[in-house]
Amino acid sequence: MVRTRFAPSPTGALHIGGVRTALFSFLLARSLGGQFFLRIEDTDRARFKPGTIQQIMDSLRWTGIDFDAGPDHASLSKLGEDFPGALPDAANHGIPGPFVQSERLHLYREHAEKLVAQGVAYRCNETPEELQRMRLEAEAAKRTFTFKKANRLRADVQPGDPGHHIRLDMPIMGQAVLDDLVMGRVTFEYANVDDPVIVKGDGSATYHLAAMYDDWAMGVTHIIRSTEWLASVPKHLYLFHVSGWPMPKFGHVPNVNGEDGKKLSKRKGAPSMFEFRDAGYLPEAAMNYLALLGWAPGGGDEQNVFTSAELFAKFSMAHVGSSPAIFSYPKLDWLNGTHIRRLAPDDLAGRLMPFLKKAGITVETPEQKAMLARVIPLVQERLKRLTEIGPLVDFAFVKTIPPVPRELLIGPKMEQHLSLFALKAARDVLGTQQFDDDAGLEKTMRDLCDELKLKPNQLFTIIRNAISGKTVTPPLFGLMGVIGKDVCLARIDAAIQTLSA
RNA sequence: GGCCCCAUCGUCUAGAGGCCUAGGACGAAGCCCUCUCAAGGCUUAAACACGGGUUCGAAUCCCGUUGGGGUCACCA
Repeated sequence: MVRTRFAPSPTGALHIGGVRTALFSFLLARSLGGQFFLRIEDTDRARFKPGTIQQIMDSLRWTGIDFDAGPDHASLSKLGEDFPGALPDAANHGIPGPFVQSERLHLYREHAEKLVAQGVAYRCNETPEELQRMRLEAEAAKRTFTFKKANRLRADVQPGDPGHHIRLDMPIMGQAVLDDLVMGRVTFEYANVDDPVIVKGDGSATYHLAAMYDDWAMGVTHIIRSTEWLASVPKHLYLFHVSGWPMPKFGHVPNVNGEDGKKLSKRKGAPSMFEFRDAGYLPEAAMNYLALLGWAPGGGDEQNVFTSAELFAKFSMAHVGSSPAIFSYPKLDWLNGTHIRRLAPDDLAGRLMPFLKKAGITVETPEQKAMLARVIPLVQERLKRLTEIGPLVDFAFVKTIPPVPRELLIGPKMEQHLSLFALKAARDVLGTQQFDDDAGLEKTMRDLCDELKLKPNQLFTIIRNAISGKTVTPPLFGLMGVIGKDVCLARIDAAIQTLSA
């Protein structure tokens, strides 16, 4: 059974690069019918930022990445980080937890001692200052500094010595070879790999030990992570080797860079997933876009628009590219539009609610809800982002609109008096019309055009502007039906007033 | 700087020696449709970083150059 994971450290909100790494890991599991889980890497207590575990879980789930296991209420309570939407206790689907590393410190410690006993790890007590001095000396001598066992300043460190740390005793020659799922074959010389610290002076484990231990203990079959880890591969490979653990597969996915070609970072304003949500993007579009950032179906398949189910069916690590990608909005916007168009109208209505509210449009009464339902089909194909809904429909939800300026009421290539004449004629005809038939409305207005020797564009522009106060709206006659006869005529009357003045 | 990785249109990519006068998508430009805006349809411009090899033949393999990225913590 395939088992993958995403293992962020709770030091800040997840940004798009992290979410994409999680997505690939998730899609790999889903595509192979395996399991995917979330693990929190909080071995460094100093960098812990309260609230970020919830942020991580929420943004993953918003994107459509759900996990078979992860921190549950019990784990989160211990950290004082519990929240209502967390995983139910013990909902781990057979994956051994707990999924928060601070609860597992004793396991790492135990394993490190075993490695020391085995003679493949050793104790040492160089101080940070001493280490720093050694580096500086090496640099001055134009040597690269590589800490090996032979470099210890004191070789007689005892188990009980306070504050000592433990390093893994890496080979001094030979090479480590990894056949990476994404990068292909990667080779490292052991000679220039440091002996990594696996247990710190305070007794806690470093990433190298904790993450690998957990990946083994939790039965991870494919370690999918970002390329920033590629350089530590020899350490990890060797740790697996000396521990006697079965070797998992590794896949290092490239970074996502910003428009400037540099790695995305929070400092440079890399957006969190919540910002995408708030900017009116659909999770469907976000997942689709992220998947395309570095992955393509390949094999002559040129599909661009994917549902999550299609992604589950088609995703494969074999088609994840090895070069970094640049994040850019235009294609995301396009995908968002296409996914909006694929939504069922009442689904779209639901998703629009927070954005309508933000735009100051209240949709609470049955009448208002009915209005929204009628307006949706008119706007669905012209929405790129949910945030655009406000100006498109606000005038339909209010009784009166601000006075429309005179310039807007003069038709293209027309004079004021002609426009006024046309408006009055339209008002007369509309006064006798039923407003419940869009096609009928349009027909009579087109007839009026013929009669007045005006182009539809000329007459319709005047009416549109008079009724909406805007030059860009959804289709006119559908809108008039939605707004209703009384309100339409009142607005036309007001426009006639303006033009007559 | 050492080590490692990467390199196809502006962007995301297809391409695993002949199917490539390099395909698709976004974006751009133009046309059509059209009551505005969209959506849709059609068309155009746009790339194998450079230099050497290997081969009958290279975007695809090798070497070098250049450019970019990652990493060099008792952080992850």
